[in-house]
Amino acid sequence: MARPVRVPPDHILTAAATEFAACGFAGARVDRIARRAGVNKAMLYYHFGSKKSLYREILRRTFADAAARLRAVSAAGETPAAHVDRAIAVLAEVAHERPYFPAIMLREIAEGGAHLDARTLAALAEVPRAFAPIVAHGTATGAFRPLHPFAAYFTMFAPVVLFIAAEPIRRELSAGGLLTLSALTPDAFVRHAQECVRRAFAADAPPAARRRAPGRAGDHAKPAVNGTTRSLTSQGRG
Amino acid sequence: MARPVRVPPDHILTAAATEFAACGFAGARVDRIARRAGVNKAMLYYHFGSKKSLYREILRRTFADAAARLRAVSAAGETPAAHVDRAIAVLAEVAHERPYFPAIMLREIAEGGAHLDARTLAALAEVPRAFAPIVAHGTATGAFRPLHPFAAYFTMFAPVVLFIAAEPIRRELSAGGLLTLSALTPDAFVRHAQECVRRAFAADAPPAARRRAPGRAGDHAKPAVNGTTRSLTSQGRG
DNA sequence: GTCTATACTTCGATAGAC
DNA sequence: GTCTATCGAAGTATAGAC
Repeated sequence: MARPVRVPPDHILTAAATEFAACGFAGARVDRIARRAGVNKAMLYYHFGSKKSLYREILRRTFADAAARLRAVSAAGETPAAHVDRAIAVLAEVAHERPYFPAIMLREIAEGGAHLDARTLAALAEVPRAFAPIVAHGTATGAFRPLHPFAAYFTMFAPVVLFIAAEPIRRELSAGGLLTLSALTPDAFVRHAQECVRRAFAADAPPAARRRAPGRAGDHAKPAVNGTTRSLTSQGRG
Repeated sequence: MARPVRVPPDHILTAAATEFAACGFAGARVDRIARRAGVNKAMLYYHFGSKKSLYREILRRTFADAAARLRAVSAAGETPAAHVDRAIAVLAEVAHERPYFPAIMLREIAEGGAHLDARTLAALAEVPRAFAPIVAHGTATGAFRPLHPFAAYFTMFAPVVLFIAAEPIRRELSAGGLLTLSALTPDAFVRHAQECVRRAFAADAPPAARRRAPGRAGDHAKPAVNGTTRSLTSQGRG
């Protein structure tokens, strides 16, 4: 616990994260980070050694935090659909608490992991891995249709993260009169995304149709009439 | 047509786009762009004036192309669901023909449009604007549930673009044994995304239930039994 | 541990010959 | 229009006093 090793001040990390998110790794300026954090530039090198290792430290912490929260979601023992709802909400929460998260994630994806070492890559991989159990549980119980876990991850992850990251440019666009976003708040979008993903993942037939299992506290009020089960989901195929 | 103004060689633009996509605006090196294009650095400044205006030129062309293709989709006169399918496919096509497109789009979103002038911002805005008619048509005819056009845009746009942009980092992750992507090709993902969005946008009740319109060549074989229409979509709301 | 001053490097941009 | 050579700015990193 009380390890005598120096603990680098967190406000340096958040200052750096903000700069990296706004400008990217190459565009970020060490001077600006130092000034934003209220410390001297030499201090920064004293603590972190280099711009690159500072960057990696931030990514590792950010990814680890997001993964931990997603793991907590899948351990909550609710319905798969509720887990997915929570997972989307959690990503939005993380983005709210750490506004640099979406931009950094997007940039690192675009970058192809160019600045990442093995440890940081491993931390990144934990995020989709944390989501996989939710999908596995959903398909195993028949609540979800068959889904590739990683494909499902991208489907729920991409819209929220991209939408939140796009807030600055949305502002710019509506300020210039180029786009009118009538009351589409981040919160409203999260609800939209949850609704979409819930519908996108839902199995064609209610679980009761797959096994003869008794209605285990699910909320499909009626034992679906045979022949109508595909009528909602198969439309528009042609 | 035959305007006497100099037409900058396209291969310079693609070389630059590749560099910008891989490294971002700040990370891109003019020397590398010149070498990749097989021209001299001074040539590059002769044609484009500065790194920044070269960048903007690329973005404008890329956005304009994507928007034009989306407009062509909505003009095709098929069902709204088919239009959405095509829109997703079109984004994947653009990404295939211009591999730099997804990364640049992501970066510019993360950047908040920092390097963009009014003209380039306008070109960017055309992309969601081109998608809006598809949604409007879908909700107007009752094929789609009520959707905010911009929210809908992000829902279909984000997964494909982000997935394709993430290909390099996926490679890195599976090479390091950190993630196993069993046969999830870009093509398979596009089909997954199409299926998801189709389900996500579909109206709760078939169009026939809203008006007493005759079954217009839709493929909902039976006139849904009352009381079961919401059983698939409302599950997991607790 | 903290700061100032500075060494070293890289890169965008241009001058000027052909 | 095209090239070589180079300038000057900006930025990462460090030396060394306190």
